[in-house]
Amino acid sequence: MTPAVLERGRSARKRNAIVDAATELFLEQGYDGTSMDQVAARAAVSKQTVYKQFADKERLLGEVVLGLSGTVDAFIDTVGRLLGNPKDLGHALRQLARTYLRTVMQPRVLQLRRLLISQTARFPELAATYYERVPERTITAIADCFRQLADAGVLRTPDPFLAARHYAVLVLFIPLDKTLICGESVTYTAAELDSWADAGVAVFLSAYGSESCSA
Amino acid sequence: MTPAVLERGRSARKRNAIVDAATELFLEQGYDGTSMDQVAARAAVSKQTVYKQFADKERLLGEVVLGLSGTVDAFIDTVGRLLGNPKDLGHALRQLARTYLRTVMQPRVLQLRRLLISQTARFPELAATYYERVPERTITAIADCFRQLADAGVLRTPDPFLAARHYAVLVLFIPLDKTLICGESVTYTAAELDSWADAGVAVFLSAYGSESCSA
Amino acid sequence: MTPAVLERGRSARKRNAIVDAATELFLEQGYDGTSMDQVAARAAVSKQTVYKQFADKERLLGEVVLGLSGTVDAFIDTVGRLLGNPKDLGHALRQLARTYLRTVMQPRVLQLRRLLISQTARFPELAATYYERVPERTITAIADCFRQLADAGVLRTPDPFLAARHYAVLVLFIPLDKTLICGESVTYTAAELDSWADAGVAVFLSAYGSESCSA
Amino acid sequence: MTPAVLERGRSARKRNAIVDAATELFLEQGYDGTSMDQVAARAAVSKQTVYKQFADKERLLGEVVLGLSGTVDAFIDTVGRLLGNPKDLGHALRQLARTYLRTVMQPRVLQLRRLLISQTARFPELAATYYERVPERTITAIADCFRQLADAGVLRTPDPFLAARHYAVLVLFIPLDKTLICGESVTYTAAELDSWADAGVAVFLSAYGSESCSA
DNA sequence: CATGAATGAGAATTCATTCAT
DNA sequence: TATGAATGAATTCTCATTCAT
Repeated sequence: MTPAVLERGRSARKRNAIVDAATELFLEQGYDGTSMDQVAARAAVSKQTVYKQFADKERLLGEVVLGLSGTVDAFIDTVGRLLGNPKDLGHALRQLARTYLRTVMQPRVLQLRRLLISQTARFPELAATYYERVPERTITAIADCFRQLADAGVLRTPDPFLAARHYAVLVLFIPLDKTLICGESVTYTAAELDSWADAGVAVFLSAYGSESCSA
Repeated sequence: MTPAVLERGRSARKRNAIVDAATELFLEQGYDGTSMDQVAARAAVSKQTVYKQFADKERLLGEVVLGLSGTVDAFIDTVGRLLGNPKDLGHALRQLARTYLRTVMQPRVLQLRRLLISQTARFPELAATYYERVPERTITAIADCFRQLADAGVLRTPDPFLAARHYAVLVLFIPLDKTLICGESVTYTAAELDSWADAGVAVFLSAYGSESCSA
Repeated sequence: MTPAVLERGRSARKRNAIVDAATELFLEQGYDGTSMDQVAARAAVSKQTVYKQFADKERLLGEVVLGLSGTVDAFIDTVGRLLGNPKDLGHALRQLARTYLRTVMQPRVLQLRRLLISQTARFPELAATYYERVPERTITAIADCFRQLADAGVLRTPDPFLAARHYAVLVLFIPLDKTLICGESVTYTAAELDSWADAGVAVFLSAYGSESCSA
Repeated sequence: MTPAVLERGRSARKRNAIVDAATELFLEQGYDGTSMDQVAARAAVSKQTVYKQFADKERLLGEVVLGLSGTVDAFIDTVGRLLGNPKDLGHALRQLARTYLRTVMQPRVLQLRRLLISQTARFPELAATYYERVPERTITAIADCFRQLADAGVLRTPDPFLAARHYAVLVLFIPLDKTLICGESVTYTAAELDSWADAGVAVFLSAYGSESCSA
């Protein structure tokens, strides 16, 4: 390997270390609560290195949010897997709902939402970008499946996108809103979360299910 | 009037001025983004006066949030008025939903949510207090009405509290979540908000309405 | 006296102390070479006090330059006194020239010129303001006198302003330019300066003097 | 060619690139306003290379000033050409004056003067060296010509050096001083500059011209 | 030898809080 | 009691210079 490649490898490794450190710190302490000194210390690099890689704190935040946005992909796969031609729609929707809710209730996801919401006034585009890349994209994936299910006659809806949105709010926001505000001290057992998810799906099916499966 | 009474009156007026100033500033600029100097300047009092009335910034925030929690009362009255023995339940629920959503989408309410969420990690009890006093109390008021409606047979639900929660998430969170994250740049017309509210109510009635009124 | 007045007095005194300290430091060490810490220390006030009086370093510089611009007045008086109806024009012009040159060669004046020139790129308006208030105003005062002298027939010039400029460059810039660049290590005795001044006046009179006095 | 020679060639090229880069940056942004990082980046070399060629920033400045001092030679040639045995002395002096003034009013020359003046306190010898090599040497060249012209009887002066200085200040400093302080925003047309130059020469000839050519 | 990283300090500016008048 | 000043530390960011690879 040439030195340049070695260098690039080292640079990239340091860059990753910085992003990782900043991710942890921003999520834990917030943007204002985290100093660049802390980031450098946690990443075990000099402050100079931080500033050489990221022109300022704002751009570091951008990178952190970008990095965290990548984790949706796994869940979107799950959406396709569960809702692609399901034998038992109710079962599939409950399965998805439980996974969806658990995903969203992960501490890191909650902290990320708080981080973004706390900086909405300052960096609106950043938050908007996240919104499109993560929640909106998820809804779109669900809506796509709903459209096919509607075409297949197992779901009744003229507007799959709206249906997907109703599905999401029913499944997620009862616990999500509370924990978002009150903090992780408000804990739910897995069973409780599942119960919220199932209850949401039940309502959803009352409105959008074809008669046979709403039971 | 004695000087002491005069003093008390003047003190109280200053105290109010401080809380008002802090309220505006915290909502607009956030907690970290607001300095005690700014608060004192906007309230047109000296910093010492601020510190005499509020031991520290944290307690000032507490007072601000407390003050803002008072505004629910008006809406809770509306809940009782609209859902107390309604002629047309669907109409009443839509009416309420529209008011509910408009209330929650007011800039000040959105900013307050952001303020609390941004400080959840630091002041969890404060946020929890707010959650109980405002959203939870609203849900409870709705649930109380739902219970009566269920007893009257116009609503089918074994768990009015759960029904109220479903009502709330269906009506509010599609636009609320987006604007919370993306900021006020994402604007909705009154008609759009009404449409979201009505659509949520439709889903709600599919699940919880007695057959006659679900049309 | 009311406390407010006392306060204003104290504030003003501190403000003056800050400007004085900044003046010395800026002149001695330059703008970039002087830190706000140094200013505060030399003025024996806290940094906060400095920043409460002057929003930033730039504005402090502005105040310093403004303050230093006030010293022209004395010299302009001298211009009027010496050139107003002089018995011996050559003598008066030499007298003025000597004073002019000595004034301009004062260390503080030289340092001020250096300070401004070093910041021309960053604060062009500041330098321009100084130029108008000090050198230009001086030339104008001289030109005014020259106009009267021309009217009286003791000076021959269709353009008193141009004559004043020629007078100034002839009298000042041979030593001024050198010392400006080379620094105060290049020192002139009073006699040397007088000699430069007189020589400049001689050239001036060759061009602008009426025959009788050019000797 | 041996590798060593190749190396030397490459080194010299890099050295030049560094000096060129530093020249541009120092002139545009000043000494304090330019970082070694910027120099290295603009020269497209590593910082280490810069430090291998120039022990520190100060010495780099020295090299830059030295390099810029070389440009006088062309003008000094012009002096000799125009003032060596001129048919029409007035014409020759005006010709020279116009070229002289234009040369001195070039942005780079102005910036160089500002650069030196801003660092006079820190590096007095550097500025002094420049002063000798450029303005003083120019004056000397003019004085040399003046001596011959005086010997030839076309110029009347017991002190050609003094005459040369008077010539220089008359021709240059009216616009030079203003632009030096106020910045390049103060612009003169070529015609204006010529007019200042001519006016200066006219005064000069009143004092130093033999009668025949002073018209 | 040349690249990126590190050092170690210092700049401007701001803040919450406390004295002193 | 209330005002401006002071405190003392922290924050973001930059710089000249030196190691290590």
